[in-house]
Amino acid sequence: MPPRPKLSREKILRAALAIVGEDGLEGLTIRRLATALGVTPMAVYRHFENKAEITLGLLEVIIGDAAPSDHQEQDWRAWILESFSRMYDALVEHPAVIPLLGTSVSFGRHALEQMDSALGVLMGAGLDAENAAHAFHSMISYTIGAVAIRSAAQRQLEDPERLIELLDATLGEDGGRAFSSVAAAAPHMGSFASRESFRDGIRRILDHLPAP
Amino acid sequence: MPPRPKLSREKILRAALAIVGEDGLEGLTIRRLATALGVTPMAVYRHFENKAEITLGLLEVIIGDAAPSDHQEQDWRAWILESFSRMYDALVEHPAVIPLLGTSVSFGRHALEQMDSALGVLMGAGLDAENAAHAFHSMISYTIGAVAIRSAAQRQLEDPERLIELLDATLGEDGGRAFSSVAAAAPHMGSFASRESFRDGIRRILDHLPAP
DNA sequence: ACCTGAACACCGTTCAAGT
DNA sequence: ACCTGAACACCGTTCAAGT
Repeated sequence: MPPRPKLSREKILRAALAIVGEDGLEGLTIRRLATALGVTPMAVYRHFENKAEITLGLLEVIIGDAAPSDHQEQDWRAWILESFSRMYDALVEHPAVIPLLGTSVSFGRHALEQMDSALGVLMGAGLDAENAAHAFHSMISYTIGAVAIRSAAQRQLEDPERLIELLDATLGEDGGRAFSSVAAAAPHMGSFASRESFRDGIRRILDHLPAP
Repeated sequence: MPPRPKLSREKILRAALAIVGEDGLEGLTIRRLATALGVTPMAVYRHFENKAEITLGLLEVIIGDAAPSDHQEQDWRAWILESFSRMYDALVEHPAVIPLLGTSVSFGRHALEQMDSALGVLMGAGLDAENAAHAFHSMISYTIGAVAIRSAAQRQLEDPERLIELLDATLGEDGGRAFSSVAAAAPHMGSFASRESFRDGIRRILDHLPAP
């Protein structure tokens, strides 16, 4: 009797997340997933209609694990900062799923919880519904963009010299000279991909909210 | 003699863009691309190493067409606003490529030109290299995030009632009540996906830059 | 009810060959 | 130099069947 614990959505998504962590989204294959689960490819279709439903499920699992609303800071600014920081951390830890954020995702339970809690905190702080919606939109846009930029540019920005090398490679020998402003700014670009810099950005948005 | 004008990177990318515009990134297939070009699949490999190189090329073509640096506003704030607005418009017009922004993209010529020009304008306005880099990072993050959110939520946000319906569908009959803050904010969320709202966001970032 | 096996209509890509 | 044709090792998904 081979140990064949029953399949479930949860178990499938966890296995999928592991595969994606190793080889990225394009490494995720129904057949490979089934093998990892010790099961036939078709067993997976008992729990998901198709592959797209699985990849969307990944986002939900990641947000759920991040628990961006599950904490208790008294100060509402601190609460918001913590909430978006958790979102940021979760996405940075699973860079492979970032492209999914640009997809026509429908809101899942966990994403909605985060949204509802954050809006509730903002409105509790005295913002009206419109300003709360606006603030949330600014911060979630910034979070997603920061994480996308970080993932897109990670290798280049880690080391300013690599960026210059890349310019030369892309543009020919005098790339560094032709793009003089980029060259001048390059030494400073790495730090903006950091977590602390992200948190500063959220703080800045909070500081410039319309007075409650 | 069938009209077989010679293949080129440019011609291949244009055809790929058309396919992606119709059926999205997953509709893009070397075989389909070749058929559209009246050519055998293998002919494409004379110009691109593999499919990934083609999809990355799409971003470059789109940014190139948007020409985000090709304008002459005297006021530097107006110049920056126009530049990021063009970026925004281009991405909104080609939502299918937005997921690529979260990919480990290397900088192409056109993306670098945009970056160099914007940094040059910011530094010309009196910002030092560090503050210019910071400002650019904020604005490009916001642009990408805004566009991703817009693309992810488009259908839901267009119509507040649809969002409530969706809540009910996702969460059971009393979804709208359980997520009361989302329900309260829903009527205001649609407008934040608009171009004007995006431009307001850029203006707000510009207004809060460290004084030059 | 849950899983399997075989099959279908596709993929990206390699290789040897044509002109 | 540039393109073709056939083949390889895969895909996601359907269908009919097993237990």
